[in-house]
Amino acid sequence: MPIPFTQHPYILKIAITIPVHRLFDYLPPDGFDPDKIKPGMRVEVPFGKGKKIGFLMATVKTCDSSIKLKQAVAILDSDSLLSSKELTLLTWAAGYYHHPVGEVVATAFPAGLRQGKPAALPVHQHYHLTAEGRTEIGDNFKRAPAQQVMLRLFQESDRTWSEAALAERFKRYRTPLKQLLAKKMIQAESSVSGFSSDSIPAQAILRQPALSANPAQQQAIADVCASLNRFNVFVLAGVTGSGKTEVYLQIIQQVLERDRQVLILLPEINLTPQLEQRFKQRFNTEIALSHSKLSDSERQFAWLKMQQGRCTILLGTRSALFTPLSKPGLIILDEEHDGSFKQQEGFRFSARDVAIMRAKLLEIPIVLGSATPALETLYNIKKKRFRLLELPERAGSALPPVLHLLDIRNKPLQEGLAQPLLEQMTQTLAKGEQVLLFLNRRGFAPVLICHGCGWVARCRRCETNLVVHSSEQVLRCHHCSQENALPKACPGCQTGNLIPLGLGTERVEQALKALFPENRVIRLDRDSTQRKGALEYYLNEIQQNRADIILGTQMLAKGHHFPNVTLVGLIDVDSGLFSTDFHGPEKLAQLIVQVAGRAGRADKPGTVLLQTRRPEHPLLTALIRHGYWRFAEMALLERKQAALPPFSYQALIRAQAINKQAPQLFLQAASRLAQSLAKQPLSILGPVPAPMVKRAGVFRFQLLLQSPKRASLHALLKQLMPALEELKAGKKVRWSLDIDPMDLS
DNA sequence: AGCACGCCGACT
DNA sequence: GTCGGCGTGCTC
Repeated sequence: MPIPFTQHPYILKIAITIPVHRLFDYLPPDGFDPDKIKPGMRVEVPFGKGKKIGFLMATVKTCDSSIKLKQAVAILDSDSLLSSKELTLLTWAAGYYHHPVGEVVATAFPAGLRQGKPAALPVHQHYHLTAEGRTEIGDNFKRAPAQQVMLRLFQESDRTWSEAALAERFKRYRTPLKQLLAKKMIQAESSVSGFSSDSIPAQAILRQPALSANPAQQQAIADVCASLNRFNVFVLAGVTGSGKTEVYLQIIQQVLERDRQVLILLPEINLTPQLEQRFKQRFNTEIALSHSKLSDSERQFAWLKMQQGRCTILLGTRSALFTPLSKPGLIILDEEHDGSFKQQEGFRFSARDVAIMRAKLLEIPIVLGSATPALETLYNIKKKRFRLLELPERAGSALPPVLHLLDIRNKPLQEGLAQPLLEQMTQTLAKGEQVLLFLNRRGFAPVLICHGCGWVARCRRCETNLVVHSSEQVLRCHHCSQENALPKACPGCQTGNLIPLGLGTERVEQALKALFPENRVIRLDRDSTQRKGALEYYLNEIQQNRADIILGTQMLAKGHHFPNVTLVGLIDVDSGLFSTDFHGPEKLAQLIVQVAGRAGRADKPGTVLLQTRRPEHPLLTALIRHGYWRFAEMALLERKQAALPPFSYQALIRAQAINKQAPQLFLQAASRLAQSLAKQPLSILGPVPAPMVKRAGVFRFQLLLQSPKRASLHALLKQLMPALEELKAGKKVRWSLDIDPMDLS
């Protein structure tokens, strides 16, 4: 029953997980001391027809709305799950990304807690004998042999048994256990998993002594540790093999010595195991993990342990960013430049940017690691907002790889491979060393064309060609799930021969097997590693030197160490040179450097060959002759001249619908609105079709808003968003706003 | 997001 | 005459 608010002094401001920007007001439930209701608790509330779990953001004394408020049903937590700083961060993020608060706050919670499950760590039950059980002879168990055996185990071992330990001994332990408990032969005691928070861990922090750091590493460690109790953004710039991880480890050590927690974010799940391994070897403490391959309960477990301070290190991906920390001390975000840190749907946040804001609010340092920092990071270093820590040397005696452009114009190619590359491969293989080839296109061939009539296999739902996959004998669309059997004859003219056009990893793999019959080829792409454990298996095979040629896509570029690889070939670098997105050159350069970084570890210098038809391209020559940093300077200058980010700020409105006109009509209306609301210079580009206009049967258009001032862009968006929600044309499309868009496609 | 209300086509 | 299509609007 609604109650006039005047009878209650407190009003609860609650975030509900629905796509609405405002908070909802409720009266406190009966029987709750208003002083014990704190922001950061979960609240069950009546909402519309049913009930929902909401998140208490604030309590206020007055209410500006005159409507009669409903009363909350129950407070679900006895303590706040999120601190006030964590709530501030979420509120800030909702504002900055112009995304509904309820949905933003929901991303901070694991699924179980969102649904209102109790925020308690699993309790481990241990069982031990009672006095009665100790003296029981067993006469009462004639018809219960299972109980008798279990009781005897307790009597003979005379110790406590956990359920897990009992499960190992008995196929069906539950029933006899229950019976013995009922007969009061044994009793249970419970303990919460994880470290006890009130006892300072007695063990040493280190399990293994730190490695000796070289001068650059020492400097980096000292610089970060000199500001452990205040906000600072450090950029740890080191090429692959420069010993970044050791720097992280030694900084973390000092944070742990101060009894503070560390949050470490990585771009990809694949990278967590190897880092976890290093951490486990070094530190005498549990490492909490959080990424999407874990089950909900595993993630909730990690979340609660960090929230309660029972664990000190959290290793996770983007989604782990909002995990509450009871005693935060440091944030590390590795491979800072990586695009995976930007969420690409729903709440489109940049984990890097939000992590920086989080560190600022918490007054702790954040370390961004990368061998190839993003251009905006470089810009922030120049502006003295971030501090650069360089690790110029390769740790140990490893030499940096040498990059060469291989001009393939007018050169005969064997399935994309030029003679000089093949020769180098032969030499490398002869020495018993490994070759790594990179081609960012999976499948056999990207196009299937009819030699008779020119028919091309197109996707029916997208504006794209179907890709030939030879091993499965299918044509597949890489943008929707569409899949057809590989036709035997041309569907256009019923005759002619169908020719696969262009190169994919499958095709190159076939060619390599024919060209190097003595050598073992391993192909690493999304298709070959789909089976669970396949990637790990192949990586191990490579590690054990049971592969000679490794051929793969993107996934090769990230993190994995291939110590015996001394030759890297990038088969087709040109397709990356002509990107429609202004981030293209930056992404390509990062990719080249990352792939090149797989070569020449240990004491064997590596060679990198880039096959190109544009050997004079300024991007490539700058990168090859002067390295990433000089390239980045150039690219940044180009951005400045074109007034592109980071010299301006962007927001992209995307709209899509089955009807081709609807998105354009909506965006035209949006454009007019933006025009009329803008008080400061604002450039509006579009509406333009997205690079792939039709995808999975849906037409996609976009409108780009760009301003030289971040504040004025956001001031405009604050007015524009509610106006867009009013637009009738917006009801006929699915639209979304992307702040600081990463790919304009 | 859900869920109800509401106004127009093919069915017992 | 109704059952149900999904367009529109609201949720403290």
